[in-house]
Amino acid sequence: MGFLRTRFPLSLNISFHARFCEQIRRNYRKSSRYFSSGQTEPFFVTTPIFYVNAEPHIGHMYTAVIADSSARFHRLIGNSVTFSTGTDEHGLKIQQAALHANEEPGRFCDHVSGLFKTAFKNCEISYTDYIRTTESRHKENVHSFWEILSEKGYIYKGKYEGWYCTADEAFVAEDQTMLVKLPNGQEQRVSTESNRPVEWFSEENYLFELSKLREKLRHWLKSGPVIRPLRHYNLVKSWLDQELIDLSISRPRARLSWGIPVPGDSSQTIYVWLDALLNYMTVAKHSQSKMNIWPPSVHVIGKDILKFHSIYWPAFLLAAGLEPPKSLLVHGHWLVDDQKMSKTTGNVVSPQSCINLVTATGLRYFLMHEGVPASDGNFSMKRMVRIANSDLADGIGNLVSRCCGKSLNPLQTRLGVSPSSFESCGTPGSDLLSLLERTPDIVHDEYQKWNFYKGIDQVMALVRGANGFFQTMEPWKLKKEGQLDQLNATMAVTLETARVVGTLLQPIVPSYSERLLDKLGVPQENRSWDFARLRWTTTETALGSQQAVLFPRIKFD
RNA sequence: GGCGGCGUAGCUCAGCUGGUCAGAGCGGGGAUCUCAUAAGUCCCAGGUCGGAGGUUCGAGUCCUCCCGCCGCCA
Repeated sequence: MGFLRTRFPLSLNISFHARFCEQIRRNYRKSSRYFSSGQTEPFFVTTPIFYVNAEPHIGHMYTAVIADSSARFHRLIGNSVTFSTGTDEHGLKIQQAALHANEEPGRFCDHVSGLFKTAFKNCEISYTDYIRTTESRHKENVHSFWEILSEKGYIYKGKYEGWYCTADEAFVAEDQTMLVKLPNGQEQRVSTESNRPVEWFSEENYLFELSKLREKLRHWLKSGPVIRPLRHYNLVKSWLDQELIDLSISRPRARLSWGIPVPGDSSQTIYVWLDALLNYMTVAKHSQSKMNIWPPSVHVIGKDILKFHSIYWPAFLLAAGLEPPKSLLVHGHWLVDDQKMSKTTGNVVSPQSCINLVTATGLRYFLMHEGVPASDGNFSMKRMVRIANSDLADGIGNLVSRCCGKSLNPLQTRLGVSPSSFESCGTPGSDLLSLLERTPDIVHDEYQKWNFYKGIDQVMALVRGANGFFQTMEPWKLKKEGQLDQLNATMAVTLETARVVGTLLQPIVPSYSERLLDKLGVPQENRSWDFARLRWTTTETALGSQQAVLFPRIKFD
């Protein structure tokens, strides 16, 4: 039976395709730390879309918080941000999970996708586009893209034989399988990688000529720091040292009906990873932004899906004549009390259980404080509480409380600062000034390099400096002794430091920073990165009337 | 088996482009203060920088071998 090529009418997407082919110069180095020139750039950051076969866990949230912190940071520096996340809703496992729940797949997906949305909301994830692969805009895009690949000759029909893992939804090379003995003495062949059973399959599929794209992929890899951290770059580089095997990109509908049909051949369903990866393009096509946001600036992904994002996805795009993503940020996984998180072990951490204990603020802070992109993290409820208490309640919260209490600040105002404010405080003042002047640039650079944990370290060093300064100046004594000029200078300097701290921490802990800046009476228009540094002013600002406790200490045993 | 990454104080990390043979935070111990979210501040203890060689005036930092952990390929 031959492969019947069915021509579809020209799509409205053709004109979009033409725009896509426009080259955009790559710029991996920002020309300026501060966008005083007013130049706005598009910044398109994505998470992967999450499979709805299970509820969200801490790992999903980590990805989302990294992307969110990055998106917020880029908004603060004046960029036009597109931030997409969402859910991947096609595939055999979804089909099976829905059946098991005695639900129609669509309803099942509505439910679980809703759980993800709620989790993102509760964790203050400020995406601009939430996409679901069951949406018609996405299906249309997938159809359109298939047509492009087909027209360019990258798709052919062939017989695919090999070991297939239903659980992983993937074909597995024989040498990547092994025979294991079951408890009942029978032998079972399983995937070496996932230890899940494989079966021999022989069926007709559509195949994608991945083998033709190795050189183009290598070129993309060399074009810049497209994969961070470096160890993952090296891994992909080694993958591209070998021949690439053509990729099966469809499944017979007889066994996979929950998905997007192949255009012109309803007996086949499009392979879920082609479907899923195109979500990024669907978002771009339907972007409200007035700028051309393609290609994506960065895909934030977990290391487990590196191959899909570093080989298949760019290959699809290159085959279609489109530009691949500018970069991938690959982060590690979270262990839980030194053990791998898994349903089998029963130690899956739900974000909601964390939020219930430490709030979204505490959870985000912990993830960004402890998350080192190049390595796996180790989650512990105890440690999360400790860190949140130490920095958010004690370090910063208490500092603000010291300054905003009526005892030392009866008029409830924040005075302006000038060079003489620091000078009149002697060495402690000049030490703090030095730290205050250095910190914003360091934090900017670390945030830019995705080292949020280092940026946070620097902010906390500033906080400790401010507490030390306050302790040295002893304003409660200055008040008693009637040294009002020095008292006012001390309060103004400390409150200005707190203002800078609040501004710098917006990407990490947005609502906490908002409360802090509200308390300090900072107008909304004064919260961009331009204000994330010391500013001389004579303006006296009224403090907010809100309660001064920014983050109540959490009791935990 | 081959290749790559990692191993620094109890924990998390910085330093890693050779130059006070080592720092920070948390935790621990002690002191002090009471403006303050029982917070703050000061002091102290904790280190064979995985091990052994080598290069060098000098190595946590460079080279070799070995040990352990993780990953990829076979």
